[in-house]
Amino acid sequence: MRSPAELTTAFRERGLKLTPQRQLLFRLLDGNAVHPSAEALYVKASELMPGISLRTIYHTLHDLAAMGEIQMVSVGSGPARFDPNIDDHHHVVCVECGDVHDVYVNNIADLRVDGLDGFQPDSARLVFSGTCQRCAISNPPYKEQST
Amino acid sequence: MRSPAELTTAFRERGLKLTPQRQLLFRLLDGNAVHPSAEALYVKASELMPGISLRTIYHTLHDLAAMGEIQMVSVGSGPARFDPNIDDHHHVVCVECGDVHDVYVNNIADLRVDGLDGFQPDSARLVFSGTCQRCAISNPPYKEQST
DNA sequence: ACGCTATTTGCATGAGTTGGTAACTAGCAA
DNA sequence: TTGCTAGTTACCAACTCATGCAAATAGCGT
Repeated sequence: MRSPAELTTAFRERGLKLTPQRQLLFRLLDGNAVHPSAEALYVKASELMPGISLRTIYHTLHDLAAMGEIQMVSVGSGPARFDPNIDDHHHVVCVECGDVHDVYVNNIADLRVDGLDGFQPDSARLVFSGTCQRCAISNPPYKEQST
Repeated sequence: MRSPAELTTAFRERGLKLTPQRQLLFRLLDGNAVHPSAEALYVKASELMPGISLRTIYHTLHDLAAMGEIQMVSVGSGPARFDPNIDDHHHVVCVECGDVHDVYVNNIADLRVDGLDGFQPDSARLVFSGTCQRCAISNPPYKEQST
């Protein structure tokens, strides 16, 4: 995603207005690496701008996605997550806490894919599941839990 | 997934009963490579057993998944798909018609993954998007559509 | 055949998201 | 500053996909 300042210009060029609500969303998403859901952004936004509506959050996220500024990420279950990182990257999801991190895989093209049967793939989504460092520490796999 | 006959035994061993509804589901899933949704299975099942409830479909699919006989597949949008193929494999989705095919990728372990940041991945789901052969023929990419 | 218990089913509910309308607000160009 | 127009909000409805609940039903071991 471009910077809030650049988005200001980009929105105006598209004939879209620069409302405080949108500017707030720009700021909340700028450099945000936690892959928030619409609801999570709504909670954050409400703290800073009481009265902002969830409808507006969805609307602005949709606009940003349509402009290619953010990416909608489905991680299998739960609400959609939004990612301002639009680099060619993939995701790893913590099975304990549900956190999503960006990962970079540079040799996907080297994969040997069998069974395509005439299928022409043109993109790939790769989602790793595992345990994040924090959860690995608080839930050591080979140690009994202290209840 | 094991054969319907073997599932009969497996269910009984678990103290689960062998109802006609479940047997029907076994048959509908046996060798099924189209990755049906619960709803799609419900439609098929209703033709053969009018009155069967969608609730039962969900319940049985859940049981089969819990026993490791089938796999639930999320393809990003739309309902979950169910796959009786429990080999280590991945999927390719047609962006035109939504069909899902199984593909086999044998060198996933060779992927170079950056940015893990302490994350310990233990599995990977890979979903390719592209165009299936049928849709490629009916919608040729470099040819104008006849409206 | 009996009876315990799993199962089925309809109905209701839930999460997540989108849609419609209407009234009020506010950006921004002239 | 004015005015056109887009945006926000509230309220509500709808929608998809999935699950919880309770009463009725039916396996299946005995």
